[in-house]
Amino acid sequence: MSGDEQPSTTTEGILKARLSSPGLLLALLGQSAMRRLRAAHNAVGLTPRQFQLLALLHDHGPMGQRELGKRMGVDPSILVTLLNPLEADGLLSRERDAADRRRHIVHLTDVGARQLTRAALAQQEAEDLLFAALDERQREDLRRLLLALRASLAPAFASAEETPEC
Amino acid sequence: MSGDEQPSTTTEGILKARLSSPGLLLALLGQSAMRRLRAAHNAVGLTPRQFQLLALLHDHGPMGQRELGKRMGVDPSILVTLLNPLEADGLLSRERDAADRRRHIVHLTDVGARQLTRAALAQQEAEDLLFAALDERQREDLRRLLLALRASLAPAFASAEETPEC
DNA sequence: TATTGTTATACTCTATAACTATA
DNA sequence: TATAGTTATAGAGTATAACAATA
Repeated sequence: MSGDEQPSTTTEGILKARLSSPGLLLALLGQSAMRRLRAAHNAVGLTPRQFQLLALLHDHGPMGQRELGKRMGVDPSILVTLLNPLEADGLLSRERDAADRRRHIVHLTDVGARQLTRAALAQQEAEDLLFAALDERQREDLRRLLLALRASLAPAFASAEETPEC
Repeated sequence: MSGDEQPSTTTEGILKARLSSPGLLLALLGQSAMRRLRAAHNAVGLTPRQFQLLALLHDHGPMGQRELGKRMGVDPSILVTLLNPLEADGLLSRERDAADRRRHIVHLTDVGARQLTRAALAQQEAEDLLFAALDERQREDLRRLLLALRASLAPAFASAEETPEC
């Protein structure tokens, strides 16, 4: 309440929380996690985004690129750069929608499904190392909190009936 | 234990957890968080990494670039690209160590401290929006879990007595 | 005119290796 | 020879805008 060496409690509180605020921790540790997952996915010829893409196709079935982009929260232009090599490798196929010839319906192939399983196993190993210091209870708590966060952020990506997975 | 439509429980468990595993959630939501924090920091002329850098100097006092890089978990070569514009803007100063003329000791200036406070406020606003759906208890739980994770990952960056902040 | 998908360009962040100056 | 810092180059990921084909 006085003195020139005594900052206000409010400002000091913010200053003290800078490096350990949940937002900055999430951003920086997320970067670290992404690096590890990328190494795991790269080992089987995928990127994390391509893994997410294949997993969405597996969980929700074939869909158009617009919907795929919305569920992933990425621009359609980025989607193309993810899809092209996957199609070239036969992990998925793009087929014109007979009802609306503008649309390309993306299908997961059997080869793609098998590759997805390999990548999932590699990812699991990477996560076990990443979260080695956290017990099962802590991992589940973290998962639940992040799921709640994702659900709350989803509307920003989706327009209406879509349900983005991130 | 039978049938061609019945995958093993283990594989199926991994497959089901793909898109909602704590690791992928952390990686993808971290990317989202980084985007928002970057917008906040950019508004006051900084990047998230530069914010982290200034905050470290504020919390731990002047230090050499090697130590700074270790605490941030980045290569010294990246550090230079972060430091140069900050020094040009007068937010910090590099001074040769008289005892070891190879070392450059980095000091936070008063201007830098004030800019750090502005950035911290902008970051706080961004985080309030980002975590709007989480109550105080959930934010604190998340913060604690991420702090535990950071502490466990620290040894990967530091060599010995260093204590990286991320 | 609006929508689906594509292409082209640029920007941010990071990793790696080669370089200098000091020790 | 080893270390502190610097520079140069390349790569991954993403955002933006302009474009072609179809509705």
